[in-house]
Amino acid sequence: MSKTPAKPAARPRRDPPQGRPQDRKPLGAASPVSNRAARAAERRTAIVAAALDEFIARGFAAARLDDVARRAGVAKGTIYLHFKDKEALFEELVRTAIVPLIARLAPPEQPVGSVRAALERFAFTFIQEVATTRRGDLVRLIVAEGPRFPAIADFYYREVVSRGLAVMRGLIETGIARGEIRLPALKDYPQIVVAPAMIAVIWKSLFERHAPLDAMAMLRVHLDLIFGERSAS
Amino acid sequence: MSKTPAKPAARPRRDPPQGRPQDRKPLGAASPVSNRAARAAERRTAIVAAALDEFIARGFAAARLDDVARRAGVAKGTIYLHFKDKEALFEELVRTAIVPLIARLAPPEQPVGSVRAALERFAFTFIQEVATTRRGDLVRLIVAEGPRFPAIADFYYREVVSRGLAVMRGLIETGIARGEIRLPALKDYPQIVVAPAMIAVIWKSLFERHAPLDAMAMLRVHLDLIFGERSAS
DNA sequence: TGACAATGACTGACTAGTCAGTCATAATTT
DNA sequence: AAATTATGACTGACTAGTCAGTCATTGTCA
Repeated sequence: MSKTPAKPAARPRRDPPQGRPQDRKPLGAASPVSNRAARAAERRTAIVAAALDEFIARGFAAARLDDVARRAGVAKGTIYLHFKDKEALFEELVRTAIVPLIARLAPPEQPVGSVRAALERFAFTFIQEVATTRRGDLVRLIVAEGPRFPAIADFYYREVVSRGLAVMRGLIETGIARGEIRLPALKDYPQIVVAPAMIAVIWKSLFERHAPLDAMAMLRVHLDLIFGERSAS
Repeated sequence: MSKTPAKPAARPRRDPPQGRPQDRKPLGAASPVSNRAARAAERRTAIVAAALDEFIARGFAAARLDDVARRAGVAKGTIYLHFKDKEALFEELVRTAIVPLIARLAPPEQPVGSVRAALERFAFTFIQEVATTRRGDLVRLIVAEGPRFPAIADFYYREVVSRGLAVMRGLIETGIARGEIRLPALKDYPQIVVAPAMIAVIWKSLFERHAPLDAMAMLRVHLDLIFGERSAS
């Protein structure tokens, strides 16, 4: 429709000419990386990163694999060397992106200082690493597409939600045992402790424009609610 | 692929034969309704209802207008007599579906009994009318598609979020003035009061299968948190 | 070490299918 | 009969997924 008839003739190779990845360089653009497997892994990573952006921006159905490929500086066919189909890419993507989230979400079960301090630290980390970043959009993406991808909802529940809530419940129990937390019933609904943090994530991506939200301040007030009036700054 | 070659020949008309609207009857299937405008309005309503189901089930991009038409017991062209395009249908749909939500969300600013009782009633209504119903899925749909449809996010913020939060803030202030609520800072973040209810909505549609949630019990514990230990049953 | 062969990662034009939106035709109402 | 409203076959734009072909890299042998 535009280029050569059907014969690729002399197709230029490697980075320099090529399709120019104007959107995102294929990661180790500078590193030489002679090893083949390493290059392949690099491309895979680039594809996943590009797909994350596209899926977040457009949602699963509307995301175009052509765009993912362009963004990753890769031909469309390459995507299919690494992933069975669009759906597999999506699921893998969520898995990949969530792993680092898990690490963040698992603070020491037995806090060093007060439980309140531990939760405050947790809240701070959460705001910094999730609510403010693209990871937050990922959470929204899961909420959005979850019902259509049970596998993803399952995975997310198993790996993030149930674990996170278990840790939270542990912290609450410690808080109750130490007399920091008044309401024993709270341990039955750790969701209550996490709820405002989730709201912050959603708020950021939907309403920040209309009414900016000081998430950390909100979470502090919420902690005041749980632990009683102010304690540390 | 199944019917007549390409010539409509003798195309049967009206309800009886037709595509049989097995999914959803066009509303007043029995009522005579001679008036034309009324019939049109009825169809419009049927289209909106069908579209709500489809958009909730598949999301905006993946929803097919053919399916919407079939579900509404209407030909595809008819949709275009009422809506400019798919997007207009979607936006109108959200508007239409949200109006009744607003009514629900506006309890008396000055509660008759205690503020706690008012909030408990509110929570109960919310669980009954939103978290448990398709309206809850609508909320999820808005969260999902909001970023791609600023007009919808705007509308939702204006009509539901800001109003709802204003009412909530009013209640909180009353609670503070009456000494029911200890923490004055709570009035700055009415989101905190609503957060668990939102979580309940999301939980229901994502994780109910894995771990059923007694939303009302959770909201009661949350109220205990706000008002201090138990008060009324 | 240098030449040559084998490999398989990568490419992108192409196919097959989908679906939003159109419009000539038909039904219904006035 | 004219005007209005509804229909659904059709079109054209678009995209997931394929595959024959290319060539940088790796392995092998003299």
